[in-house]
Amino acid sequence: MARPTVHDVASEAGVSLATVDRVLNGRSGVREKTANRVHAAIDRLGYVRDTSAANLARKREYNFVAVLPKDSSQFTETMRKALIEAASAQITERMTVKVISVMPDDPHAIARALHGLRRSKPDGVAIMAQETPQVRDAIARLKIDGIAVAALLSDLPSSERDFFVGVNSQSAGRTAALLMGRFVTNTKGKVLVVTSSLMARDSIDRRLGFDSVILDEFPSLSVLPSVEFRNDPERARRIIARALEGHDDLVGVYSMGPGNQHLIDALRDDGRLPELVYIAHELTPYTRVALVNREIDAVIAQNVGHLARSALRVLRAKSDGVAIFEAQERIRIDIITRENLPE
Amino acid sequence: MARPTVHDVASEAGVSLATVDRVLNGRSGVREKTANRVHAAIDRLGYVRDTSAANLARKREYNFVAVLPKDSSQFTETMRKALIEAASAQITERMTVKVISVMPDDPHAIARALHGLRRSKPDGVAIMAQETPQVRDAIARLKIDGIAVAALLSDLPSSERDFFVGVNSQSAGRTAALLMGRFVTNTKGKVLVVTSSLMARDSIDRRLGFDSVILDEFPSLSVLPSVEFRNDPERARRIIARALEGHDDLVGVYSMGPGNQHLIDALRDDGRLPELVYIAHELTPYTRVALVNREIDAVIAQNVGHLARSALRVLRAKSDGVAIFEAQERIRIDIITRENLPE
DNA sequence: TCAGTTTTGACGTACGTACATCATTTTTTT
DNA sequence: AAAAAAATGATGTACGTACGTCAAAACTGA
Repeated sequence: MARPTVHDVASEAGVSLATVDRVLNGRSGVREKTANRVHAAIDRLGYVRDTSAANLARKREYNFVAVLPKDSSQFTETMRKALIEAASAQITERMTVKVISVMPDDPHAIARALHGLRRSKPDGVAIMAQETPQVRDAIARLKIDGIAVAALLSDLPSSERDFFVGVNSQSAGRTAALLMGRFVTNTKGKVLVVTSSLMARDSIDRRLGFDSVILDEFPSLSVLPSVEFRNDPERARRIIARALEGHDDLVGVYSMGPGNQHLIDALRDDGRLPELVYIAHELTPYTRVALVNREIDAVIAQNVGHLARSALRVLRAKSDGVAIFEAQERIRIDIITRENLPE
Repeated sequence: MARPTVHDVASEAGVSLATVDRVLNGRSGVREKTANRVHAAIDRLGYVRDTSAANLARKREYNFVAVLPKDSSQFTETMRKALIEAASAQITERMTVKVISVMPDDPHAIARALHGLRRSKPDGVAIMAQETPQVRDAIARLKIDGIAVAALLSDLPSSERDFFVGVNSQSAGRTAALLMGRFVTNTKGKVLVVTSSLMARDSIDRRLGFDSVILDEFPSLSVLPSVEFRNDPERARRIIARALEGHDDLVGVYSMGPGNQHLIDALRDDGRLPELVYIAHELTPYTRVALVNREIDAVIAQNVGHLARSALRVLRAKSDGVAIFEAQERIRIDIITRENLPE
């Protein structure tokens, strides 16, 4: 048989269309007994609401906002493009996405931005930011207004976000460590860990995961303390120079954050780059080229297109109050080498 | 402004609704000059047809069929489940999927099955099969009937399939080789390549890619001729035993096809399994466990859920005659280790 | 049992599009 | 210029659902 409609449910339950409608949309004025009959009929027939028709009748429009950090990193730019592309592929589904940028290191600015969003009453917000008390409070207020909230890339675990779209940073660090341990050929040596900011929660978690695997499984490697170069090319150069000088048994570099360009530029001068195992995060135009040039050995990445589409799907599901198809939203930790580089 | 509708297009073009309708749906009886005015209005307004409303009005139903090999491999089973799950997640979009199984080694049986499908006039068919002249012809007939055809997992390049959903097998083999080369610690040694069937096109391509990378980049490794065990546990055992005996410098095993269980069972007896680098294809319940147990070092995989959803999206796009959002349908070659194993 | 309240039914309109029918206008042909 | 043909307009119904209004029916309490 064709898909059952509300009409079928009504006659199956022996009630009128209006009553089925009341039950389906949670309107008042239906006796519990009657509601149960309707639910039983729904179960028997396997009725599923036709969301396209429902959205049409409702004139439903999904207005989402994505809040991204205003930095100049290639990764953020890639993310922005992916969101816009995902949204434009969805205009058929009456969905619009506005991407706004906020200063990443100013929790108050982020909170203000989130607060300001409430005026325009979007249906959902995807937030890519570090967790701070200010952000947490701002999210709580969004939730009070009934706005769906998804944490993008970095989880905001102690906030009231509805869903986290991204990967577990510790696992990502563990994966990096496994590759580092297996890629280095000399059994003994030191590994340099670099990040642009030591404070970022993701950096801390990645480092935790990385250390744990190296310690347990590659005891012949020793990991140097993390150093941060704060997006400063000069500082990057000094750090690298010092590390290369002080440790002639350096075998690998694990770059946990953005800014690989500066690091690799600094390394290139030394001439030891070809022998070093260099593992980075996120696939950007630069890391892509560096993979091909064999300067980077592996990139731990997340599929940005998938992240963007997932975030929008999650926000939609949440603002409709329907269940999320979890399997589809589980983001994988991608290992990218020069041989499986996506086109 | 809100999204423009056909009404807006009509008044913008200064014609009636009926004329816009004739233009949009390619009905006859519209002067070219008038049609141009309508198209101009569409462009000016940025009108996009609301497919949900259109499908509703049309009572459009998508009936798709997936043709899978009737083998007992865990991978095929995983694929089947993924297709059914993807379809059930799509019933909202009035899409149904029927999965049928055919004997994989009988080209005539596959052709007959495809031929038989034409009676029920599905909107699209996803085919997971080896390319043979019979299959090619059967696909040509499907296309004559206006049925969308997607090749699933193995491409059917010289057929008239609309789209290939899967990864390039040579690249997959190259990726396996890169990992093999970098994972083995002794610099010299032999690598055993095993498959269940030497005839499968994918096996041949994987082998090509594998050899090419080993030859160019890991010359200290030598790859033994491929051996096939034809899904026969006894044969698998003999092959493994012979390889282990004849080559005490065996450092790795590359398993190109299904049936890792038999191979690993055979290897386990020998006791050298822990030192061997074992690389397999496809994430199944068995390879997953073997990864955790450190019997398999890496799995080259494709995201089966993604494959299934992609196949359905592609068939839908093709049967609607709309463009495919290529970036979304590009399947990645996943490298799975025990650290980035998806839950 | 009656009034009051709650529950249910009947019905109409709308969403954006598809599609069919018939009337009217415009163009082409003779 | 008239007749024929082609193009266009006007209008109505449908898809499955949402939502509103009003009347009828079923309950409730005293």
